[in-house]
Amino acid sequence: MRYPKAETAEKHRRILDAAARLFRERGFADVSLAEIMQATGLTHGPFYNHFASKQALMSEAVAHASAQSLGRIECAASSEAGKSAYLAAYLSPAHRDDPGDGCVIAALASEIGREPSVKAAMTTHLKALIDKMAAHFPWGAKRDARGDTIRVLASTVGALILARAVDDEELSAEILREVGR
Amino acid sequence: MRYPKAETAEKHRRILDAAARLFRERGFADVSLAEIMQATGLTHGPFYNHFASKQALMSEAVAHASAQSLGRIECAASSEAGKSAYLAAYLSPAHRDDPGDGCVIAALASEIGREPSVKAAMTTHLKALIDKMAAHFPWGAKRDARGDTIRVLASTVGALILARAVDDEELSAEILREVGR
DNA sequence: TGTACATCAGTGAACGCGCGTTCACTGATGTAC
DNA sequence: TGTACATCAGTGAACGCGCGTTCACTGATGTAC
Repeated sequence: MRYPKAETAEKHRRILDAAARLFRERGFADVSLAEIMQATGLTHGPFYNHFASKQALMSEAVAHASAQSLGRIECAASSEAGKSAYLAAYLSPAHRDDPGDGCVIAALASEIGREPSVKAAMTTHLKALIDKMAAHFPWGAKRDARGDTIRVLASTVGALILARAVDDEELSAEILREVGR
Repeated sequence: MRYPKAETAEKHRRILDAAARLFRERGFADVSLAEIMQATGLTHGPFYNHFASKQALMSEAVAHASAQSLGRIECAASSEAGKSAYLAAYLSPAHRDDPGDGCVIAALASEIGREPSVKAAMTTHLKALIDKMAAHFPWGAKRDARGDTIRVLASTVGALILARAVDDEELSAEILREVGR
């Protein structure tokens, strides 16, 4: 049957929300379209009224998660204290234990090998993230804000991935602590 | 038919070799058992004469790749120059473009979420890697070899993952270069 | 304003397909005598 | 040393199963008159 336009747009957004969360929690391959649609309260059929394919949803979900992450930087105070708080939150056990609402790079970076559209979305996100972090936070004498940003990004993304890959709580906490130092 | 024991052990090793390479290249989910068996020159049936399940192969393949990586550190010179050469090789475009023969953490860390045996194998590997790197290479005044090792590991693993996630060669090379500095 | 009809998102069963896994069978090897 | 037989890794067809995707159908909404 036919539905009001506002309701359709709302459902579109709900699919993206669910996909961005589930993909980050469990990876692209382990999440089925049926599961995503179920999370929005629909059956799996009408998925194709909203997206061309699972691959298309994957890249749109990355862009969706990207927008959330960039917004969070925007909200952080543009000061040394703001930067510290942002990094402390990034390296917190809370972030480690809630990938569904966290960094899309740490959650999905190693799984985007051969899907060109997903890789493109991730590249766009990383570029925007570097630019925004370099411009928004204070970086020493500003002599190499971009280089410093890239080094901090690599460290923190790596630390989060290592902390999540480990089944030893003590080691996991040690990694977050040492890299945050 | 029955085969000589040496041949059976050789085939077991070949399955592990192929699995360790293919899993690192394309991830656990995207590589089928049939493909792995084909890479060893066998049909897919006899897989279960060698391994209990795909999951069992996954954790054994991680351990297999781990042994290769640890051996490589063993071979590196135990000096500042040896450490530099090891890190330069880790952050090289050659390593980035050949995940099948490279770091198992960078290749598979974000995909081992809910498989306990695989997570355990990865944890064992990471612990051994930290211990070996901290002990084998010189670390400044030796005041915090373990902490320095963890920071370097997080940086380099993160850099490799970011460099692989990006479809822009210039940005990818910049990440490897800046983190290697 | 009221009526008739076209629209189109949602329904839910069905489709191929490839996957992990199983199994009856084969036949050279290793062992018993 | 020679023969008879048990072993067991490999063969390849088959199995369920869940997946992404399709489609004929439904029926409230929006539009035309």
